[in-house]
Amino acid sequence: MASAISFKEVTRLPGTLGRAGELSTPHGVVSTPAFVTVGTKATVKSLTPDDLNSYVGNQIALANTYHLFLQPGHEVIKEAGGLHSFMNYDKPLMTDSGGFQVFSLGAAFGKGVTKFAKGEDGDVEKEETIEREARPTVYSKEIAAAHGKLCVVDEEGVTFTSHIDGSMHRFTAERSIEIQQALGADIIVAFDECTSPTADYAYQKEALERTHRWAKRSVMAHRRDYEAVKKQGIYGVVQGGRHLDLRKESATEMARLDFDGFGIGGSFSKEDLGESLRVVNEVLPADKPRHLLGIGEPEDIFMGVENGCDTFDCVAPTRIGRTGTIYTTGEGKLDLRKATFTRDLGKPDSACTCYTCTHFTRAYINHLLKAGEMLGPHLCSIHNLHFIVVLTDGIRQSILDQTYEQFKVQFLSRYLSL
RNA sequence: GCGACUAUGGUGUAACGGUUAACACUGGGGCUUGUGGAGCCCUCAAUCAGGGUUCGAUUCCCUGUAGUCGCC
Repeated sequence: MASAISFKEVTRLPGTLGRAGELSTPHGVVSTPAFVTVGTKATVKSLTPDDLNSYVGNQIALANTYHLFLQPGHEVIKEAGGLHSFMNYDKPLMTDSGGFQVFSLGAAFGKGVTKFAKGEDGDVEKEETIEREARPTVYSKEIAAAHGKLCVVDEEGVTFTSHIDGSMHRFTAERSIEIQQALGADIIVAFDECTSPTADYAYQKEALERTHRWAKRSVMAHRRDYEAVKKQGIYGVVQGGRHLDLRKESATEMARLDFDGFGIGGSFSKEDLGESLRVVNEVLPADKPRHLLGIGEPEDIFMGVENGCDTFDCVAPTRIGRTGTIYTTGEGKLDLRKATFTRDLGKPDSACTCYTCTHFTRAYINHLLKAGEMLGPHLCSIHNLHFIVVLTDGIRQSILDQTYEQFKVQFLSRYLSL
């Protein structure tokens, strides 16, 4: 049966796993490498679809199953004609499975645990505490009640409480797929468990094998619905934490299943991100797309591309933008709230051609941010998304032009002010 | 003009006559990677002025100054 999506490698980055390609979806072709703008709740925060088209230029966006299931509910969106119609966006969309939120909004919520492990061993005692509490399977309902939240993983799925109103819900692989079919994105994602970077090897392995069983059930659940299969492709998610053997095992298993593409999820350390991705992408088939889940600082994108990743999503551009920090070409990340910009009449990023940078000064944005005006976060989000999308487009072009190395050196030396 | 009350960081408030004058906001610095218009960490910053009582005064007394309220 013809799949709803397909991928074609166009040009290989010599001597690496990197490539420029074309990802075909029912709502159009995505030229890769590409940055997927994050629109968790069926909106890229503060931007209209017209803003995205006019000011950002992204080719594809990502929404979230967990959030939309809780609010407004996938039935509402289905009745509205699906996500594209509901949010009036006609470009390719993907939905994340909700597996990550089990980790980020469940066990780890409010504990300051992120998917990125710190490079060095920090506060060991603290980490052990977090690990114990962040291991969903040891979470009893009593403990959960004491913490005011619930997140219990079992073989079939996850029982959790809403971070919005505390109501109890249950996700299984089949349920996640059912919800994602109702949402109707071009690309949906198999239900997975994202483990804490502080979890021990035994737990990571146990969770990984469970995720593999969920992956198989996810793809089977999706393939059963012929109508959905015509409209939606499905990605399997490689996990395995920071363990290369688990990563390789996971990639091998995912490659074996009938997926249209792959997500690479879970925790990494900044130091060995590249190696982890290489190990995974050496195993994943070259004729299918690979999406690096949740990672997308400028320097990370280079690392991901060189090691075979095609698409990236990351909340950073909008999250840091919302609180006033922008990417700049020559000064790295800049917090425009700082007093030093109060009278700075220069462009936010001197080298940028985005709407924000061609219309407003640092002083004005500094004022908006400090005054709590919503235009501030809006303008910074426009710039950051434009910045990262243009960067990714540039990476693609440099692969096509065989000038990747020069492009990378030039960009990073300016961005990191080396 | 008279009387009462008040006077503590930039702002608003704490502190039986007894360690280093506390808290919130603001200001400054930092963190943020399948979302978090949030949150957390660090930090600058004050006893209106001048006398007096006391071992010791933000605290009690006097004068001045300023403000608020009330009264001819």
